[in-house]
Amino acid sequence: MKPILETDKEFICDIQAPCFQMLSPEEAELVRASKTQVLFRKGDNLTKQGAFASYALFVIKGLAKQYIERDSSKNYNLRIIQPGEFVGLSAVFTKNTFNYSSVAITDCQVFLIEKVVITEVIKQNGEFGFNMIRRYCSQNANLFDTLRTALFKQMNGRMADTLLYLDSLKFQYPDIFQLLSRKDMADFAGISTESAVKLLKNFEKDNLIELHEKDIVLVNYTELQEISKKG
Amino acid sequence: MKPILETDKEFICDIQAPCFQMLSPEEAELVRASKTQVLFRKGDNLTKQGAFASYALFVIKGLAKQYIERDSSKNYNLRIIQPGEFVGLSAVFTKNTFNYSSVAITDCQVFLIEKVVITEVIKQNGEFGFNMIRRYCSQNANLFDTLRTALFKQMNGRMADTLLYLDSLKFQYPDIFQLLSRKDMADFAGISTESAVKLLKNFEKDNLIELHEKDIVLVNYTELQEISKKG
DNA sequence: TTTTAAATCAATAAAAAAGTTGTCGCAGTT
DNA sequence: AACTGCGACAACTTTTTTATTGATTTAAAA
Repeated sequence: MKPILETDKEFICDIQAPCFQMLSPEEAELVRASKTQVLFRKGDNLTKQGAFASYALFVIKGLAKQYIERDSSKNYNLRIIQPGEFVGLSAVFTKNTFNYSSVAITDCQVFLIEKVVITEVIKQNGEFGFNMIRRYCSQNANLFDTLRTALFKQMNGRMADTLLYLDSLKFQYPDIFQLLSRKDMADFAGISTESAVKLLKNFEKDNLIELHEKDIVLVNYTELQEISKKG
Repeated sequence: MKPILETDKEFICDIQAPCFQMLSPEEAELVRASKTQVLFRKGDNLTKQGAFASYALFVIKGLAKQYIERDSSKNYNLRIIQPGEFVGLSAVFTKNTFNYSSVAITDCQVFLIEKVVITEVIKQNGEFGFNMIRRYCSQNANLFDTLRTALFKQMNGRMADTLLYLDSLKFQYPDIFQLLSRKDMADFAGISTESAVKLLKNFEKDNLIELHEKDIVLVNYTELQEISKKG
């Protein structure tokens, strides 16, 4: 049986992403030799919270959402993972297991790179390492914002944050809202689905947003930012 | 934040499964120390075809289906994974990646055991190793049957095989059929969903089976076995 | 070539999941 | 004690997914 997933037309793809451009030919070869490509279908887990992690993932194409799992069926959505981003870096550098789950919200073309290889390349190439750390830090910075929201704000503020965050992706991914259910929105805001539904209706009533089927258009940014700030 | 998934009441569970009973206290400790428990929710992937595998999985509780992926949205179901079974052994012994996907069809309580640990224990404990190989072989033997079906039989025979296989699990897991969709059945038989639907109706008409909602009751085993043999 | 096996397509029906809304109750605040 | 914020539940509607059926096309086998 011939290898299957790797043979899709669009799938043959080298490591062209900007973050790999700074590698020397030998380093690039190291990565290329050890990497694996996987097509995650919409709904597939890229990472599973608690599972052993011997590799990091680099998303070539497609969108995923990253979340932490609580008791059964309760999640907290952290962020949308975009093409060009790494998933599971912390698993490479520190812990041996993924500390969050992530799931493809569209089909995703993904590289898997074993952590020994990443470690090797970082040690050889300081610039690449610096870049890696920068990425990791910026993910962390966002985590702090998320934490702040989760700890201190209440429904309106949380939902405003969620809307502003997702809207910031809309330029690049116009259908971002269509890809998310009300439960997803609720899980981003950390509130119940029902509350999310009601809040969105309220926001619409107050002319802060417009709801078009699943799509959401932000109308009054200033006010939403205000709500976000007030909490 | 405290560890979450690991704290469910039912989830605290030691390695009581028969296949670990033959380990010496030290060996058991080795496994216990390195293992991780993960709760896979219904629909989560336990393994993803093509992904790096640094561990094997041991299912404590719950059912999963194992399948190979073809082009997008076409799968071929191989088997139902039951509690007490290992998943991904071949990844441990030979390949560095999973050569099939698997997905939980009910919530699944699973151990992950790193392959270095399994290797270590096998080297120390011949009986355990023998048992492991036995399991691996029996999985393989089934694979040959599956292959034979896939290569040589046509619709009726394939569906008969599928029915006989699934029915053989029914004593232990009475709701096995309810857990599977017609597409799943089709993917087991390696035929289109529509063909599966029609075939099942035909079988019902011929008094080989009874369809009760999603449940299927085999009526005429002899004839089904005959159909399976004829192909 | 004719027959047969089975996938694909299209249309529809049925079932399941997602979304919506109102009501209630609880736990903190004021 | 009254108020606020928000989750939980129940009833209901809408949307999406799954199942079913017949007609058509393709491909292989006889």
